[in-house]
Amino acid sequence: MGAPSKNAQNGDLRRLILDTARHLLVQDGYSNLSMRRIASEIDYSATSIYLYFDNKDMLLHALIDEGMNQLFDALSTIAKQHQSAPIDRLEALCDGFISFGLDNPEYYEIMFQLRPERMERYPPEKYREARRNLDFFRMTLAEGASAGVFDVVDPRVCASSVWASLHGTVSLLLAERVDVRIDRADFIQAAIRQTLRSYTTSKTAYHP
Amino acid sequence: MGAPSKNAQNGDLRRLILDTARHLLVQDGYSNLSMRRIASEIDYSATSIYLYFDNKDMLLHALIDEGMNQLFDALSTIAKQHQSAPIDRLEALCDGFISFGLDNPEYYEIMFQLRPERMERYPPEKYREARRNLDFFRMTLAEGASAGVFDVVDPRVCASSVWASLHGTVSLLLAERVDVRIDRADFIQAAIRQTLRSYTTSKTAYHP
Amino acid sequence: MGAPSKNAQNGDLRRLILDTARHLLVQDGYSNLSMRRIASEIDYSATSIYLYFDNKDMLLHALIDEGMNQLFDALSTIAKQHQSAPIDRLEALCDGFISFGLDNPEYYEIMFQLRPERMERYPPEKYREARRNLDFFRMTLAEGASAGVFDVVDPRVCASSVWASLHGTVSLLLAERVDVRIDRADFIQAAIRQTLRSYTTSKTAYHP
Amino acid sequence: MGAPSKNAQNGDLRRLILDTARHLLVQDGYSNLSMRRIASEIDYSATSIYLYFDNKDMLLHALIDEGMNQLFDALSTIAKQHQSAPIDRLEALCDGFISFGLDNPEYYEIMFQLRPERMERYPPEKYREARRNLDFFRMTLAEGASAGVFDVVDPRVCASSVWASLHGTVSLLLAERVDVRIDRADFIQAAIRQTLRSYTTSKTAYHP
DNA sequence: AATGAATGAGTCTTCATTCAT
DNA sequence: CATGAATGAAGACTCATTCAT
Repeated sequence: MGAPSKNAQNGDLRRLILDTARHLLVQDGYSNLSMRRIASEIDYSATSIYLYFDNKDMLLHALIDEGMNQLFDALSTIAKQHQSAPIDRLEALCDGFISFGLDNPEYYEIMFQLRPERMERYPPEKYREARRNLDFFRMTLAEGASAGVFDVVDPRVCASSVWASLHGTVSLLLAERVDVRIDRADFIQAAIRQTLRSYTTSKTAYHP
Repeated sequence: MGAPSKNAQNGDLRRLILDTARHLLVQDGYSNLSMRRIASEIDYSATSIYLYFDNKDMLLHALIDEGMNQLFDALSTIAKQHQSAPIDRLEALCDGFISFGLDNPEYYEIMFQLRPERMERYPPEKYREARRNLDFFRMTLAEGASAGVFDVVDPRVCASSVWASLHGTVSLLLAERVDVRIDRADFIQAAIRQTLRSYTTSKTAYHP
Repeated sequence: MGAPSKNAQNGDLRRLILDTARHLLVQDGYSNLSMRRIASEIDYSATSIYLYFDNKDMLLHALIDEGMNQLFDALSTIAKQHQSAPIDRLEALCDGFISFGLDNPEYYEIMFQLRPERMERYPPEKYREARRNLDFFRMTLAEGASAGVFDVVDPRVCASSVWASLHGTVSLLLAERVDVRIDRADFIQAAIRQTLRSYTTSKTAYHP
Repeated sequence: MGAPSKNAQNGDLRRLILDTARHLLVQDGYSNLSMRRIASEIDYSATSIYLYFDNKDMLLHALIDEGMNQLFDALSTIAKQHQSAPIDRLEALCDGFISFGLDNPEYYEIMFQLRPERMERYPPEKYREARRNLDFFRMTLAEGASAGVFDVVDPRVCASSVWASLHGTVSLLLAERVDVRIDRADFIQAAIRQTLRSYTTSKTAYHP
């Protein structure tokens, strides 16, 4: 946590590389992330990075994995904290997803905005595994449907729809494409409310 | 001599460059789009491109402008065809936006998925002008609110929310991030329905 | 005289090109002087320049010729104005040379600071012809020697020595290599005085 | 493999680059000196140069620094060898400066004939530091003035004047601009004599 | 008299990667 | 475990020049 430090203990070089890569990613953007830059930032030779990662793609994949795990942990914690009411849980999950994206733009970029077709060496099963984050939404929707509080036919499809909304919201915010006259918090709230209202069985069921 | 593209009518080189750039953009991604590659694809020297565009950014801006205009035309036509009922018009606009994105992934990518911070030379007023596409949604929502068929407090914020949903939907589809077990048409329909249900005043108002 | 104007009459394009080239030369330096830049400055096509000059070198040579002639005119006028006293004339010539250099840095650069070996296509006889500017100094020194006011053995050699001094003075000033704590006028005066004192037969002969 | 230069001792590549750059500089001129050319001359890839120099400017600065130091050493040795008589010492310094210029045209060119405005990245303090070579002249003139053998009001200004003369002399010789009918040694001797005669208190004080 | 179209060679520089040590 | 040396390929861009019209 925090800026990468050169005081890392022996053997922590792998860790140091990952942290620095993430750091540089958010600082200079994906297309400016280079092996040599990472190396010079940590005062190691570029060659050293290859001791821990086969190539640049592998390094990125490791970052993606980390990001996926962090998101999983975040959503997992939220799910535990809102076990009772599916509606509340769904709202909290939406909020958690958006917060994660805005708080970790560097992860978000490589996790969701890199086109897999252009990440040739990233194994497809990784993406599938990564999809488990979606399950939090799917399961919550399914549970709410059973309980009669959600009007949901196919939870899998709905979960993807919710995800699309959230992803669109985060993307526009990160890309600074949202009308500057709109308050950021208002926009986020509106996005979440829009999502929830779509699925609650009665308008009165959701009064944020 | 050689490539068929070189037989294009004289003076059409500018057009050919734009089309090829668009083509390569969707094929190999933004960071792999280079002047050299465009040139070699059309069997012209890289220098020739500079006869028609001051630099790479100008070429991209021309593409963005074209895309924005095409989207504007598409939405404009739709708005005219659905002047009477705001609900129908909103649905058609949503559908039109998604269709545009899926049909023109190359335009969509540069229009909405390039981070402005990394397109330094794109004049900000362009982004502002581009925003007029959002006005179709805002005006429709405002009109529906006046007519009592939409439950909308701030049309500007809602329009952006709608846009976020649509953008997320298109993005996930283009990036092939949607669960393969979900039917594409179903997913799109679900996304639109989700959006419309959020704003219609009564559940009965929207029965697709 | 003054900045080149696009209002040049028909047929004056050659003149316009030369003026613009000179203008750009002093503004951006020799290594930034390009045919295309000249052309765009005068709103003509680059090709048009080739109607008047075989190539870039020929254009430069024309400029050098012009510069040489202007310097000749300047020194000629000075010589006429100081026909009587060789000492005064020599001083005025020195002053005139330095002034020319400082007032026309663009000419000076191509006239005296371009290495002929690197101006392959410049005919050597041009340089020889250009040397007639030196004759003003040689003749003045010879005349003063005859009159007993100059202690000069070989006027040709001395003229070159004088020229070296003046050239060094102008060069250092143009290159901004002179200690900033030294007043410009003082430096020039010192340079001229040093030159004159070397050749006057008695110290008392020169009291500026 | 191939060129003999490639057989240079390991680690000597930096040295080889500097020497080659110097060589090409005097051979083809500053504006024709490119990283590529240097590289191809020594049969290394252009990339390799960047292992030893951050960029082209840094390479040139290294050359300038070397030249300045070599000149300093030369003048320093001369000053030590002529500690007693300021007149002799001044003459020897003049001779030393000219010799350095003629013997090291490549250093001379970058040290004194590059316009600083076009060497943007050369730190100004370097120029200031470089000026210490001028101090040999200034101190000698000051010392001679104290001893009554030099007629010098402001040693700083006079030193610059002397420098201008010497610089002009070297420049004209290197540029092969001196009348071919003049013997090279005669020209140099005349230039030095002219300089010395200007400052010696009595004509009789200097009989070379 | 003037130009539009086109280009090959060249500019500096960055990159991911390999290999021997 | 770590590195220094090295490179081929590529990046955007500029240049002087030619040729057909």
